[in-house]
This record gives sequence, C-alpha cells and structure tokens, in this order.
Amino acid sequence: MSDTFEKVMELAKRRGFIWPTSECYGAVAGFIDYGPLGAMMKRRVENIWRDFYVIQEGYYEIECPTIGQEAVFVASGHVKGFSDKMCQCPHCNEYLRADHVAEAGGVKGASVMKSGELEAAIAPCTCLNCGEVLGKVAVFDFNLMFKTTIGPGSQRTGYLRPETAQGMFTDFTRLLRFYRDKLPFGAVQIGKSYRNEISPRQGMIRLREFTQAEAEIFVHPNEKNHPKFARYAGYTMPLFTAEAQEQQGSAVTTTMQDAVKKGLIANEYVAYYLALTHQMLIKIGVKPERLRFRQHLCSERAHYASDCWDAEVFSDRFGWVETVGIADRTDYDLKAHAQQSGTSMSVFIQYPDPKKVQRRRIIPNMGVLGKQYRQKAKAIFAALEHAEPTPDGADVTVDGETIHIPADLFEVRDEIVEIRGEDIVPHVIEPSYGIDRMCYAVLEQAYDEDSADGETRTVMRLSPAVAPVQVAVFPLMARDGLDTIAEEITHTLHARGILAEYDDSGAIGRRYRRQDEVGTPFAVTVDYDTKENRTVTLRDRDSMKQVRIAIGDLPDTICALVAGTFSFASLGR
RNA sequence: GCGCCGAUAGUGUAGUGGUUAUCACUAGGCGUUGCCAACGCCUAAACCCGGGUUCGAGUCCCGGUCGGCGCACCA
Repeated sequence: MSDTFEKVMELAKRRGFIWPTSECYGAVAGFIDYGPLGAMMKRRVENIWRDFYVIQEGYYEIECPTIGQEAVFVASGHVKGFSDKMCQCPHCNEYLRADHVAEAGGVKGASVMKSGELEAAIAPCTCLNCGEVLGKVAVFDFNLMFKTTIGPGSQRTGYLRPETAQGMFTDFTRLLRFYRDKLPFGAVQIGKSYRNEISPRQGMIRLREFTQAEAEIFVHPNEKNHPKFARYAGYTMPLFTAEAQEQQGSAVTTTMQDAVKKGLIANEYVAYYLALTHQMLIKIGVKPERLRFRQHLCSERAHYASDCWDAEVFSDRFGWVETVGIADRTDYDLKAHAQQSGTSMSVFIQYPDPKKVQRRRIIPNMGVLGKQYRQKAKAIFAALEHAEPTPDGADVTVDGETIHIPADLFEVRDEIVEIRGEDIVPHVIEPSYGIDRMCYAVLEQAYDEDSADGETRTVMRLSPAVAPVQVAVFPLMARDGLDTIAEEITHTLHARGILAEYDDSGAIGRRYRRQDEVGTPFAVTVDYDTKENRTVTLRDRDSMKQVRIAIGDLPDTICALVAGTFSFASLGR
C-alpha cells in the first residue's frame, strides 16, 4: 500500500496545514483544525469556487445559520429519514437495526413501527450477530443530526444543519423576489455542516463538522436546457454511467452534447455542471487521470432525485472518493417546505399569449339560500360550485345527505376568461461540493519527492492558484543592504495583494527547500548584482530554474504567474 | 459501538522493571557561507490520559482518548 497518505498528513501536521483539534485535551474524532497554511489554502479553494458559481454563473451567495429550527428538518425529511431505529444486544453488545432484527424474525411491517411496538416485536427475536434471544431491550432512534435547544426557557428543539441546501429552500420566496420573479435563478452557500457520524475515519475524508459549497439552481420543470450550454457542449470527460457499472464496464470519454443526446445524462443542466465541476477540479490541481464522474445506480439514488452523479477523485489510500455530488432534486424540497410551512413556493409563469378558456360559474342566491339552509348554507355554497346543474336545479351532497337545490336559487353563467399563466413549482439542480475532501485531494496529489543534487527533495506541487504562500523573498546574505532590498520587495508585493514571505534564516538552499515543502511556487532572491542593476532572480519551484528580472517588473510578473495568465517557462524566452 | 494493532521532543526513532531517557533531522542564537537541505559552537524540546501491580513502571496489568485496519453504519 502506498504511504503517500501518511507522508502527506505528517507534512500537513508538521508545517501547519491540518492539526488534530483541541489536541492538548486529546483530539476528537471527526473534527480537525486548519492551521495557518491550511486555512489559507482552503480559502483559496473556496474563492475559486466563488469565481465559478458567483462570478461566472451569477448565482449570489447567501449565509444562513448553522442551527435550524425543528420544522425545517421535519420538512426536509432529516428528522425522520436521517435516523434509524437501533437496539443493542445485551449479550454481545452489538448495535443492530431494530427493524432488521424484526424482519429477520418474521415480523411484518417492522419498518413503520414505533419504538414501543418494535420493542415488543423484537423481544422473541434473535440477535443477528451472536444468535442469542434478545429479550427485553430498548429501541432508540439514532439520528445523524446533532441536536440542541434554542433559548433558556422554551427548550425549543434545534438541529445543526446536515447540509447547507435547506437555507436556499427556506429562503426561496425571498430569493424569487430578489431575482425579480423569473426562472432560472440560483443561490449558493459556503459553510459548515454537521453529521454525527457513527465512526468517522479516514482523516479529513469523513468529518463530523465539514465545509460544504452548495448551489441550488431553480429551473422550470420543462426547460432543463441550460441557456449557456454552448460553453461546455464540446467539453469532453470520462463518464461512468449506471449502465456501464452494472455491466462491469468502465468510464467512457464523451462530449457533454453527445451525453445529453444519447440520454446518458438526464439534461443539459446536469451535464453543464458536470463539465464545470471537471474544469474547477482541474483548476485547483486535481489530475485529470485521477478524476471521473460516476452516475448513481437506481438503488443508491434518493427517491426524489431524477439523476445524480458524483465527481470522484482517486486517492492512493482510499480509492475513488466521492467529492462532489450533482443531482436533479426535482421539486421534492420546495413541495415539502411549502406543505410544512403553508407558504406557496411556486413561480407564476406567464403564457406568451393569454389563453381564453370557457368557464361555467354557478352563482348562488345567497340571501335566499342562507335563510333557508342556515348552518348548512356554507357547505352548500361550496358544493354548488362543482355541481352539474340541470334545467330542473342541482343536486348537492353535504355530509352524506343529498339536497336538491331548485334552479331559481342560483344563476349559471357561461363566460370566457383569460388565463395569463400558471403557477409552477421549480425543479432544483444541486451541485454540492465537499470542500475538505477537495482540499485533501489537492494535498495528496501535490505531494511529490524528486531528486536534487543527489538529495531527496520533498515538494508540494500545489497550483499557484491554491498555494498558501505565493512567493518567497530571500536576501542571498542578510547584510550589505540585501536584506533591506528584499524587505522592500516583500512590501511592494504585499501592496499588490500577493502573499509574499520574507526569510533570511539559514543557507539559501535550505530556504528554497523549506518553501518547496509548503508548495510556494516562486522564490525571489536578492543578490549582489541587484545592487548594480536592480534585478533579482526569480526561481520556479517545479523546475528549480531561475531567470533574472527587473525589480520593477516583479509585481506584474508575479501576479500574472499566480493568476496563470502566463507560465514560468515562457519567461526565459 | 465491537475486534485486532499502535501511541517516546516539531518530525522520525532507540530503549528486556533499576542513574539525569538514545540518536538523527528540524527549530532558535552566534560565527562562517556569494544561489539549491554545507560547516562550527551554543540552546530549546518528549515517555497520550487515569488507575493498578512493584522498593522502583517509558517498559507489566486494567480503563479511557486518539490514530490505523477489519466488521457494522454511511437519507
């Protein structure tokens, strides 16, 4: 087994990317601290995400609390569906799914039983692990949400959100107004989410507190062609379809246009964000050969999703790791929140031309009917609207009683009405990114060892786009004014928003190595020639090559190198 | 949660119940050094936590925490 994981985690811990949390009290599984370099790198990854979703796509970012009231998660299904009924075998201490125990013991309908019923039902059943008869055991819910209370007196229940998505749904009507009542539109959120995982493992791959970046894009259910699809229509990448997985096949590289045409991907929206995700992951430093897009099998897809893909990054240690999920969630969430909250979550879509529809209205003679039928009058009014009148009158059924209403007690009006549009509940396209997993992938893939002058050199080949320190500045000697010049250069770069780190400690070679190890892509060295002609050397981390460059050109050059506008290799020519 | 394995300076390690816990790298200081982990001198820095056995525990035993692997879990 490769030990890249151990090497990269050791380096990450030692140099300040990732630390175990509250280490002085003993760490807690599933929680990590980002150290100085890790926090900076994570911020850069998040900002690249913002470039794509907020700037390029125009989906504004919102920020909601991480604690939500109970009703939100009742509607979303997390209170009920994010938990299992569990029990513990008194003989072997194994935790078991109570409904599984009951079903195995021949009990029917266990999955819908309440805890009390299940306790009674499983008492005669045997433990699935050790085979002993369970007897009287407690059945309890294990919910993966962290629960808390809001306020001192009320003990109102709150939950730490298990995903940021719900905030975009609960703000739907406000967002709709913000986007001036037109589809499609989207909103995004980057923030912490929480899941009380039973057994968090695998370092920063499965955390109890983690950072998500999610976009919720609200589209017309019948218009799932992305208006800017042309941008990615010709984009090619490997797709591992559900069918290919079932037939033990492998990923096939195809264009997004063909994938939609052949029905491999449900619609242009999903295809568009698959391609955008591919482009983004490459940008932060994931190698194309370690990236694939896998479609969920029918069995693993949530019942409300019509199509779902995972971007998976290959890890030496963990195999293919789900890093991004892109799903068409249909109208499930908005309908659920509309029902739970009593707030309409639909969009009025105007027809191009109003439709003229013939409609029959039945208008009761309230004065007479009211006096005659008293308490029943209200129900009769309601029933009359749907009645089928004859010249004789109309029969309505109220509380099981059929009542004949004579024709002279109501008026039938046939009229032409104009219908100008309809209310529809949008469908939701959801790209959901695990920022911590992206950061891990970046770190693991950046780790490299090469050979320099017969010595092993450890180098993090981080993309300049995500490297925490962007340039190091060294005086060759910390004297003769070289240090002063180097400090001036450092300040000039700071003024341009570049994170430049000054270092004059130790031999020059050691300083280069130190920066190589944390992935600093470029290093500037001030030497004695600098005093003669105001030039410095600019050194490239990956090739260890150097070019001489005028101090005055440094800021623009460094900015362009960091932005990726041009490469170091093109500098020497 | 269960089972197996592990935990010693910042990192990697040595340490068979008996002095002041080994070594290297790293880091800091001084000197030296004119572009890729050079050198000299000095300095700092560790037995995961809590019990127990023992005259004496880094070492043996029990419990916990964290980490790795397997099981289970993973809307």
